[in-house]
Amino acid sequence: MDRQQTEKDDEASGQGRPTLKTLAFMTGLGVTTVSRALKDAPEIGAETRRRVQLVAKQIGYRPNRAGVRLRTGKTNVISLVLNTEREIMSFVSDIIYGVSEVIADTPYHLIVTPYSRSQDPLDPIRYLVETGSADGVIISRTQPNDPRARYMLERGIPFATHGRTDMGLIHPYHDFDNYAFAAEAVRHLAGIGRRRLALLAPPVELTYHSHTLNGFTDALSDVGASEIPFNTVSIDHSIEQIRMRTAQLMRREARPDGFVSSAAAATLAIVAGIEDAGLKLGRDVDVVSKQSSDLLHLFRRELLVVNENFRLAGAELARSVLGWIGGAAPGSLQSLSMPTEVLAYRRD
Amino acid sequence: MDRQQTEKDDEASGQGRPTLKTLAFMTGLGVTTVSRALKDAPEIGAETRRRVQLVAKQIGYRPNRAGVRLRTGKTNVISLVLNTEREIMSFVSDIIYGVSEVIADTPYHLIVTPYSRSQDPLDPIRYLVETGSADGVIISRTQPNDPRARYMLERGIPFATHGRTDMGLIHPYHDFDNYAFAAEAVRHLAGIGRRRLALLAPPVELTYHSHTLNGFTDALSDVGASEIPFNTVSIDHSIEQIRMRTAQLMRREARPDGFVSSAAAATLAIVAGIEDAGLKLGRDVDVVSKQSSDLLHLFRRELLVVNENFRLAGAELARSVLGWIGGAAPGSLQSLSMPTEVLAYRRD
DNA sequence: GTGACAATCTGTAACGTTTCAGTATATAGA
DNA sequence: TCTATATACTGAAACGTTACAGATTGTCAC
Repeated sequence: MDRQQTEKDDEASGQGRPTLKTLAFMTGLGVTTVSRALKDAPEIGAETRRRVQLVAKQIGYRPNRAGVRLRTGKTNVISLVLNTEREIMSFVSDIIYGVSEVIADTPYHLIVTPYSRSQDPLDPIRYLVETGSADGVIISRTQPNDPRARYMLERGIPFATHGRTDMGLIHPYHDFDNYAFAAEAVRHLAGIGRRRLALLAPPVELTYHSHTLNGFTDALSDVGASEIPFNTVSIDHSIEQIRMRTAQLMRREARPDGFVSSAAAATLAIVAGIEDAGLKLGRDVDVVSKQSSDLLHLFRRELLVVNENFRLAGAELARSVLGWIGGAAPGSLQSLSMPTEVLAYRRD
Repeated sequence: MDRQQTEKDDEASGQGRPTLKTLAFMTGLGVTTVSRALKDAPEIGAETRRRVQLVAKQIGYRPNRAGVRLRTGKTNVISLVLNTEREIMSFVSDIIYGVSEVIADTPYHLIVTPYSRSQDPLDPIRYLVETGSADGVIISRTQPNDPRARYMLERGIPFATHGRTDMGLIHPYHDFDNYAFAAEAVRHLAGIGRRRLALLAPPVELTYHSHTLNGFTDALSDVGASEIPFNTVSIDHSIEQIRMRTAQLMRREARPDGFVSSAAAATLAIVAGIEDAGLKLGRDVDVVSKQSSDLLHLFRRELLVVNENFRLAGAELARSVLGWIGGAAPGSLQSLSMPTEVLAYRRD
């Protein structure tokens, strides 16, 4: 091309980040054609398509996110909404990695949207929806009647919940089968002769509280064991509180000889409380606990554990949201993860 | 206004998200004026400015991020770059919350950019810089000669490192004083009569390896204690490896009577290894460990701990990056956090 | 040779914002 | 009265992308 370059061409060949204009200039095509060629539109010639895609790869073209977002409204963002105070620590890192793993070879970015104790949990969701900051949202600490899920369902924004709701509304979720966990835990404790069991449950407002509780009580009556009430604390309480309440409980006549604990950190507190009361784990009392990283058996080898894989949860949740964004039916994007067997690390 | 509305006015008063056009229509001003009024530009009348800002607040106007980003290149995004395999678990959640806390009342969003073992750590940085995906970056696992810091310094993109570099280049950082930690740990162990000390250090490639090691050896010669080499493992190794190596070490003649451990999870493994060898914590050997959440004393009450606050680190790092973006001198955005005293939970 | 049609490509406008280069109006200086 | 200057405002253009509505070919039937 020996014609004189216009200003526009000049700009297009400049050394900034390549844009569609750059590609159009290089291939001698129009911007529109280039745009369509890159997304395999049908009305572009096979030869042209290949040429454009080749050049694009060569010069490392990457669509400008702001351009796409402004024009189409598509943000290519997934938001993970987290409670800054109450979220389980290993949950945060594992779920992030799980999500990351899945969105790694997609154009999606992961943004973390935190909210604190003081705030209405709906606040961050409202913010996201009102500002159109994400194509999809992942929430945790799901409640049976969850205003956040309802809100997003009403506005038609794709989301997935970690944990189920119970509102008669259909949406993607991933959940761990806490009913099965609690039931299995009770059965295991009964199997080693424990008869008076206490449950350290999730906080009442979360859906998996009742799942856990139901699994616990159903299995209790199955095996003919009895419950020692322990509902002055939940896994949301501080380590100190749980420890104190456990010690209190263990000093009573009718103390439990078995615990089921829904969280690893809480289990540390339970054990401390047990020992505060002068009792011994594995002899006076056994504890079955969920854990998400394989550390509890180092703590006390007598501990009985069930593993919950948060990384898997993150991956599943991400898949669900992406699926919904991609047009799949929300009802087809629900998954439940089964607990492992109760693992004993005791070596006698 | 009883004149017939034009199409544009119609659109502007529509119920979509309010834009500058909406505000312009409502106030009867031009878009430009509205834009300037909102950012307190000098050539706007005081009365007009107030009126515009009032209306903006009333209807909940929020600037469209894509619009701003496309026009100005400003992303209003901070990226936290994390290694999906090697990052300390509590670090991830705490640092995220620390960062969140600081950017909460700014327009910034936090995106998490992960990379895995297999990748060059420079990959995610290159991606961010090439695609202009963030205004600022936070990296961890900092090395003395860190290619990522060098790369970003060359391109002039604001960042902060968790940990220092040693390249003679100036950039914002936040670091925990690991020299002081290790020295203090050694002194404490010496104070309770321990003489043969082993160090479980961070991986050699990270800057704080040598900080820790120097603090350790300097204090050793101060107090006249000796080092039992324990450098076949680092805190990056698996729990099993550390446990095995510790047990091995403790079965030797010249075994240590004191440990300094740079990470809480690793400490669990050390203790397990000690007990595997049939020895008792607090009697045969003492262990000083860093921890970021207050759980180690529940694990074994004999453990000696020093707390490292990752949430604070996250907040400091965020402040640093924002400061740099805001034009502050990089050299003025460096901070070092002092270790607490060694805390003993033992109650005899 | 004409019309119809498919195949392939293209220019323009728009998304919401900021910047540039103005345009009006009022005030003051001569 | 005229010009200069400051004050307060405005339209047009641009960032990079996609959607819409053409435009230009070539092929084929008749």
